[in-house]
Amino acid sequence: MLTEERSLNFIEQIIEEDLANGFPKDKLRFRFPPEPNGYLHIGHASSICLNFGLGLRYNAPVNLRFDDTNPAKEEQEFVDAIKKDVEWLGYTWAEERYASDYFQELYDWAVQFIKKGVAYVDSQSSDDMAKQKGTPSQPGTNSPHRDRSVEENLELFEKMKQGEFAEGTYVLRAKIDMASPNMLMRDPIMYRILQKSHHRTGTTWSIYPMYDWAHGESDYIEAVSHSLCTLEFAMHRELYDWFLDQVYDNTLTRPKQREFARRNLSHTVVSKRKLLQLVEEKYVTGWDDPRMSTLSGMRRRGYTAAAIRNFADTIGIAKRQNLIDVSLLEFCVREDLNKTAPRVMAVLDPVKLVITNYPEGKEEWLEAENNPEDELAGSREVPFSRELYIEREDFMENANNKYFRLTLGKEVRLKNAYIIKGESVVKDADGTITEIHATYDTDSKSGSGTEASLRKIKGTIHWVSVPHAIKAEVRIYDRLFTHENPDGDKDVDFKEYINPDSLQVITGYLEPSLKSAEAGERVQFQRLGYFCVDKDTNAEQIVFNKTVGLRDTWAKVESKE
RNA sequence: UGGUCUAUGGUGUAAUGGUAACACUACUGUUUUUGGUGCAGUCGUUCAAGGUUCGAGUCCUUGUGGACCAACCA
Repeated sequence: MLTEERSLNFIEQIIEEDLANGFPKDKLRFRFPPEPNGYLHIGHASSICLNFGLGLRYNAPVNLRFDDTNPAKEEQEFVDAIKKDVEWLGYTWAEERYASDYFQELYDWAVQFIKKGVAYVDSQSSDDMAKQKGTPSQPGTNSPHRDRSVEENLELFEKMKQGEFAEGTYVLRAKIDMASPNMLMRDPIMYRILQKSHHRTGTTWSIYPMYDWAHGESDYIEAVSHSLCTLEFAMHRELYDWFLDQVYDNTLTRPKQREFARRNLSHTVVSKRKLLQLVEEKYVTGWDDPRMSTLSGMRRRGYTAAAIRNFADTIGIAKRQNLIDVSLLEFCVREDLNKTAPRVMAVLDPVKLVITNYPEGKEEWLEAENNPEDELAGSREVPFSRELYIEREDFMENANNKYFRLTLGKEVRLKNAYIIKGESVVKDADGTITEIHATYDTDSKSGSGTEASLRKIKGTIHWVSVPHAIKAEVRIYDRLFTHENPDGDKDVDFKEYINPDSLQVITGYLEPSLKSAEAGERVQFQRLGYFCVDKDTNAEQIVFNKTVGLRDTWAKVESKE
């Protein structure tokens, strides 16, 4: 009653139904099963939040299982990165498992399959096998080796295991039905020969199980009750169940595969293959480039785990095709940062402002509130002097009455400081403004409670004191892709949509309190957006990544007139 | 051409045969020492046509649109 209970998603409904039908609640068990062949991205976040969320909801264990059945693509680096990302998202797994933990058990089962006559060794080329496979509308034909004797199969399989054959020469196949309307049931391959070193088992094995053979059986060994995967595996369910039928012995939970739709994000690629291409072909600086949709990239950009969890929860889980607008993700990030990020002053496109009636050489330290959304955040002092930098955009020589910021002859509030009035401008030979001269009302200091300080002034602008300002490198990011769905448009190469101007590096002038900002710290630069101190920063200079901008309505308001 | 899944506002997700709801976006208005934040409001006869029912977004039929399936990838 106290907490607003959201409605159940369809996976939770399936679980509730199972529980209602007598499935014991303490047998509920889930798993998140990434292949360690790349970094985790925002698409994985959905799956992680789903599985670990179910674990939390039902107080059930969730395993982190690495689907490491293909040594050609998998590396320890990815295992480490995946663990870090899952932890960062705030989840704790019950056990760390690997499909490679089960290689022996899988092998023993496969030998039984041969003995039962439901698996055989094929020695054709992959081309020949592909031809026999038929098409979705035409049945396949049996392999000439389909009826090899059990003894011969056993002998060949043993030699495969011993590494006596070259890659591609032999495979072990399940004997199912070459005429099945489901292509996956047409005698699928269980094992192939791979003379490669595995990141965990080294050169112990020369044969490696295929996904379909390893996955369901791994679920079974771990007593996973609900094995959740994306929709493209829906056709695999029949095979998943067939394999389970062969090994199921009634002592352990029989896992149930169910599928949900993968989440697509607009203006973003969420495909490991494409992300790998971006890294390898140097379109970005690495897997953790702040423009990447990887969790490590988003973390470096300043996105918070809470924001990503909330995003995953908001977009929910369903079975239909989708394309979620990035603005929803950005909203979740702003929503979280608005509550937690201190407001500080920074000027990224400076123009000098001289307060002509302020004594030269004088300085004042003015109190500034850290976060209006959080009283406990306290306040700090910022230095004020005769010469300031303000945002070039915050001054307009000839402004219409929709413009609330500094212009000649009108008053504006300097945030946390005084009310000033624009008096004149100094220009260079090209007509570019180099200096703005203004006068201040000595009685208008923020928080002073004087009559002047309480005057209603429409505009407030931010500033930094020229002699006190510190410099920082600021990296401004734009969308990496210009197309709304670069990941989904199959007719065109996604690289055609890469935005060449997605990174802009500038020098910003910051209030001195930021001198001691720590890596990973997030702040809001007034009016400019949320920024995060880059973790890779060296001691020489602070580097800020722009996390996300603020909602900018003023540009529209002004352009109307 | 065979099979599987799917269809609710610009977007995502609910409504479990009984008043179509929530969030984002966009647009209004309002508050505000930043035009941010906050608050209030506006935007859909649920893909189509039939059927079952007192009653259908929901069940059935037939269409139509979309996604997926023919790697010794996962």
